Amino acid sequence: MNIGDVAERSGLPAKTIRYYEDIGLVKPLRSANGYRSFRNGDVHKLAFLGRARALGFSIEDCRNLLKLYEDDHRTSAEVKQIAEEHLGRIDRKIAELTEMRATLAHLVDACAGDHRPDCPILADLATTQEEIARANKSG
Amino acid sequence: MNIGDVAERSGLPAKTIRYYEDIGLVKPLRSANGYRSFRNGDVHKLAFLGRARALGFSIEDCRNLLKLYEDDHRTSAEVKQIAEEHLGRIDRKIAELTEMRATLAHLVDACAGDHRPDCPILADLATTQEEIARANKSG
DNA sequence: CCTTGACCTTCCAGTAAGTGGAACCCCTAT
DNA sequence: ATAGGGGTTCCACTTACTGGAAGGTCAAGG
Repeated sequence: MNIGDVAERSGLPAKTIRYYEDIGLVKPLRSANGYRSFRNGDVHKLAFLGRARALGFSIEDCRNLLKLYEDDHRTSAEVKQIAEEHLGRIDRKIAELTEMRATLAHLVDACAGDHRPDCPILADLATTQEEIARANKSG
Repeated sequence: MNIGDVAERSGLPAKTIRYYEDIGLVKPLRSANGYRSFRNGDVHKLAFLGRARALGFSIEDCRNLLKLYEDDHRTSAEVKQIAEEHLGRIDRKIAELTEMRATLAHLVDACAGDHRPDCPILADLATTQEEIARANKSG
């Protein structure tokens, strides 16, 4: 199968598939004319990668997951560990974003958004840590 | 003031400060010996940048916010628009991560995490869109 | 006077995961 | 013969830094 068909079936852009070959995630054969020739197993692998990437796994995680997937002697504990670590990273990221969101929403709420220059958003950004520390100490 | 002091006061690594000069966010003077010489205004600007970055604003957003900050004829509407767009991006990112998290948590939960090879996580990743479509059609 | 150590300088390379584009080859249909 | 729609390689660019090498500057101590 040529790369265009594989792209359609796997849902990945042809560019991405070439990139995945570059970094050794898939190893398609080559036809006489130099075109990549993908077997069903390659397409399956690429779909696997697409799904793992959609769940936010890093390429390195994907590489390891793929290795486990193809290893009959794997243990589910190994897979679960990768997934749990990733879950932890997601949770930390969500927490970080949620905190940003809260601060930002508060500031946006306080901003009139009119023609005047006064702006609590800029006022907050201009507040240095020193000033915050001073305010905390005195308040 | 030398870069080390500025780094300490602004909370930004010296490397980052040099990078910010590189991309034109700050323009410190130079001493006779070639060292960067920061004025109070530069330190203030860097603290502003650090705070904006901590809220997740992109460098380009920071550039624009800084411009508005220094523009007496700004309107708070301009600032608010940047902040609202950023808030939207944060919300979309949180939604994306939350969805990933739900799927992943479900899979992790279903995985025994023992010595056996059977693993619902891998099974899910190996599920192609075709198979999902087929399952949806038949189910 | 020399050295040591903590500063500072520039420049180059690498990170994650692709994406865009140029220049060029291949195959089929008209 | 040529037009189109594939495919190929290679290089550059993206974000926001970070690490490291090679070397200049300065104050203190022996």
